[in-house]
Amino acid sequence: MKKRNINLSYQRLKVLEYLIQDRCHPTVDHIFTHLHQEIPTLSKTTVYNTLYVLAEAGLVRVITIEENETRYDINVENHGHFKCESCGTISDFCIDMNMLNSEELKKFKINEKNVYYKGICPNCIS
Amino acid sequence: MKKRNINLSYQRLKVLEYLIQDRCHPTVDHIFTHLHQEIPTLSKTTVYNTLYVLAEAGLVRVITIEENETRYDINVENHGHFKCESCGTISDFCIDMNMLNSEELKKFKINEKNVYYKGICPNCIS
DNA sequence: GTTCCTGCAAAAGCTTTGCAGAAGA
DNA sequence: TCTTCTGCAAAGCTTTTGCAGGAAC
Repeated sequence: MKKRNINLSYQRLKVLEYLIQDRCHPTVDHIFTHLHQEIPTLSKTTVYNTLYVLAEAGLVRVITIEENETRYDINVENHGHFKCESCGTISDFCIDMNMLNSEELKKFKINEKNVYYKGICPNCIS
Repeated sequence: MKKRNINLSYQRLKVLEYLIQDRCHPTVDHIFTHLHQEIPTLSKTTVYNTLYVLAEAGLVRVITIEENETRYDINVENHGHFKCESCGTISDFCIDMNMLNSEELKKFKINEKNVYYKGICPNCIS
């Protein structure tokens, strides 16, 4: 599959599968809790390790919106994140990152752009 | 001074002063380490408490760029942050947040917009 | 046989909580 | 006096590290 540069163990495959299926921007704990049902021997260490390897390889993106709540996203395309302050759900939205260029940053080398909003999602408003 | 809705103790005043003087987006540890020299009895708990109160009152903004590294900013105007991956410095830059409106978010209530870039700053390039 | 991966346990680091004493009104 | 703030100690969480056993090639 995506054996571009990393070995694909059973555990790593399962983590990848979970990220692809449930595009819910899960935390380490989400992933662990879910996969632990299928793989009772799975340890959190392995989940951390896998996510680290995947992030290094550029296959997942690390999202830091709230402190103590690192999340992971299989979608590495440029897009924004909206976090509902009521239900905690994180949704994606398209955004043109190219518009976000500031004169002040001419001399800066930009490697990564992140945009996130907070507020209330339609489900929680109604 | 800014006694709009919170009591202003000596410790709280000092924290505010530090935030205003050194616009360096400090962490709790930065603030504590610096103020501890002047106020040897100061505890981190008080710094946490103060920052919580100030954030609640809207006087400071919480910046979460890296996990395990919450920073605080006295500038609550809309602006972006650039973090240098080499030296760790965080600098501000102006950005027009109004341009950042997506059709998809019509039904969302947006309370807060955050933009941060990562890369290398001019000092570290040269 | 060598290398890499897994998973348990322990450690580390930041933040929160509980509570008694101090400060302020 | 009553309320609020401070600061020490302990607890809570997430993440990292060390290390022995296991899997894969």
